[in-house]
Amino acid sequence: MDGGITKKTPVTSSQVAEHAGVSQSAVSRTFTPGASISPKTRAKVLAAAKELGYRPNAIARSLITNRSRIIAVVMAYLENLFYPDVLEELGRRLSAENYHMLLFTGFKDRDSDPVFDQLMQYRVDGIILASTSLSSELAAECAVAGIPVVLFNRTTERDETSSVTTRNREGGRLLGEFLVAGGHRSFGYIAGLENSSTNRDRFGGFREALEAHGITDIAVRTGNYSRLEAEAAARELLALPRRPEAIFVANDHMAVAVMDVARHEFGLTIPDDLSLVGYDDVGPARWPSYDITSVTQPIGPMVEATVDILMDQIHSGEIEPQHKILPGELIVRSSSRLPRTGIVEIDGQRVYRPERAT
Amino acid sequence: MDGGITKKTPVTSSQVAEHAGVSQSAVSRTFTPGASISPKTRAKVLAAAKELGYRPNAIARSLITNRSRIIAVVMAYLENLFYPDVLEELGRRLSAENYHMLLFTGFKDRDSDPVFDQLMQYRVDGIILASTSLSSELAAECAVAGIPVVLFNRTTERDETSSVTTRNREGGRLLGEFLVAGGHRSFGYIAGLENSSTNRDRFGGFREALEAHGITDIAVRTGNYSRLEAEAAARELLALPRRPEAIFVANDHMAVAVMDVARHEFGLTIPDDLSLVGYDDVGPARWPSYDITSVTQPIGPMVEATVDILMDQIHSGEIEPQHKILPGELIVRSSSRLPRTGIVEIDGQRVYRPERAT
DNA sequence: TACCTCGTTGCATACGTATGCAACGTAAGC
DNA sequence: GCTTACGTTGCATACGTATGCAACGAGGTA
Repeated sequence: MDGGITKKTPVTSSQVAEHAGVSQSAVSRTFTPGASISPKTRAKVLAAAKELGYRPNAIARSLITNRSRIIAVVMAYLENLFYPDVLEELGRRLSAENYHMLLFTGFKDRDSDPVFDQLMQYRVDGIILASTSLSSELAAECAVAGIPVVLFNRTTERDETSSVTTRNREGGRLLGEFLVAGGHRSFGYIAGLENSSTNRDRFGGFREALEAHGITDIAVRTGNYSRLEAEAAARELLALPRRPEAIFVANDHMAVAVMDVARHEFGLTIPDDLSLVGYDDVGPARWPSYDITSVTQPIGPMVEATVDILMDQIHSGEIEPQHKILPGELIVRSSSRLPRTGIVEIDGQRVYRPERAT
Repeated sequence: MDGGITKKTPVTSSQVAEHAGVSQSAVSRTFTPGASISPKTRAKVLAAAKELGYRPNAIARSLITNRSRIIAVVMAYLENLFYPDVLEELGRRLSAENYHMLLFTGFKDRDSDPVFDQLMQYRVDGIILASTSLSSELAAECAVAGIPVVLFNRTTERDETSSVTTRNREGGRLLGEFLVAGGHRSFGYIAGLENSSTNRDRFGGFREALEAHGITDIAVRTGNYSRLEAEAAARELLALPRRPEAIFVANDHMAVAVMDVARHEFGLTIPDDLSLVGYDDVGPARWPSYDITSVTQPIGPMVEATVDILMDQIHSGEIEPQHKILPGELIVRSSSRLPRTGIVEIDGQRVYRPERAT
């Protein structure tokens, strides 16, 4: 019995070298792909390494190579299932490239400055900003420091930072057309974070589509992408003297909450009394209890594009901003009255694709 | 225009030292709390650091201090909202202690060995294993290496690794008593991962409680904590010739799926045709569409205990296994027929607390 | 045999920071 | 004024790895 309180210092490359009867360089070369090393010594080193339980020290390696193989992922909140899904996919894709995630979450959105400070201290090779914004000073600082930054599912005013998004404006427009074609005549919108690009674009497209049909009156409340605030917004909207026939909720996470309020607090039947449409096509929207018509944001391709941009910029050293915009699809479900035309079935899902060319 | 392709090398402590007219040591001491440094030089250094945009290099610091201030968090999947919630709370608690999370997710549970290899290379100061298991060899290896490991929401056969759990057996027992007291006479159970301690304990307690009332016949199917598999399990259970009056689903994540299947595929009314109870008290269980009776797992206290154990072991160097077991509470909702006694209201929630002393 | 080539190896150094040690200056005590 | 004590400071070194450079040896050619 050793009491279990022992604390062994890790094996170093020098110890392996001595044990194998070679130089420390040889050990280093053994674990550096592409380095000049003969199969014979390589085998000796590997044997010694295995015997001693040696693992290269990634920290020490980073110090000399200036590459930490760490990507900072910043997600202020994970309440919306969309983001955990993204996180999981990021885990897969980044580990395939032999990169790792330093995750920053659980802070208030405005407190991103200390987070940024921490993240810079670890000399991360790249930064993914998912559910938070970044002041333009900080973005500039990253650019100067040569650290690639990708905004995930958001953009900045000027296009100075790389981003991956979907066609939010088009998605909003499509939802507008869909609801108009479905025969609705009064409309509501429950907004996400006021200053977020997704909210701005989705609403912009939605409003454009309605205006094209002469509709300019939209009852708007704000849910800030939070369940609780969306509930409050729904209560206000549904209590209006002239209740909207259709409501576009800026994302599914809030749409689920809105549907709960409509049904259980106002006793409404969906879609007879009220049509609801959302955005993201996230888990709960697909559950039969909700079954919400929604525009997809394809997580797989979005994450792939994000990682591609990062890898490209890391390897090339060029940090010219790149912008990837992926298409979305309007998935038709039972939460809204349906148009008579334009709905096609693809892969067992009903999709809205109106005829017109635009 | 500089073309935006510049790649500046970060400022070092030596550069700050030169700029401030002091030694590199002085700079280091300025950024090391508790080091011997006069207010005057400290001010000089801080001014120079600010001017140059200096940030201490955490990598280099780790190399010499043997402390990375990084905690590895291993969560194979995030599908169950319980885990994102945990992650967010971990973010808060760890950053308060000035630690950071290296997150490993998105891999198959059995592929944990390469994950472990990666994580060891970064010389993390601690490991939190949340939604994955760890082979006992690996646990032993950590113990030898002196790295604190805490199992979150799971335990191992022998108690050789620290853990934080809730009273799962008691929770299962309570749910059993609750359903029996509610007048149900036939029972089903939809299991989680077969080899997980939570599944074993919850079911063990449940069976004990039923046996105490002479009930030994429980229809069991396995959902492996996955929504899809839970749906399949529900279909089997609900299609039985003698359908159970009450089903205990091993966690809420699956219980939601089961309820969807019961209502939308079998046309059952909850709780008239079927009573459902779950575990975790996770988000969707609280939504009015589901409103599932469930036993809480208090995320805040659980995460707090986890971080406490880690900090204790990191600072003391002792890695004697510690086990923290927190209480849960049975929250009564509308997904099940209710017992006539034992339900009390606390903080606006209905809680089941039967009279008997045990 | 002499020369060149090329793959392999070790030596020495560098990465950016923390820290033991000795030297220094200042203030307190007599 | 001298001694002692103590708070500051800089020097030098160490952490574990990667890599340029020179040296070495084997194999091929003339």
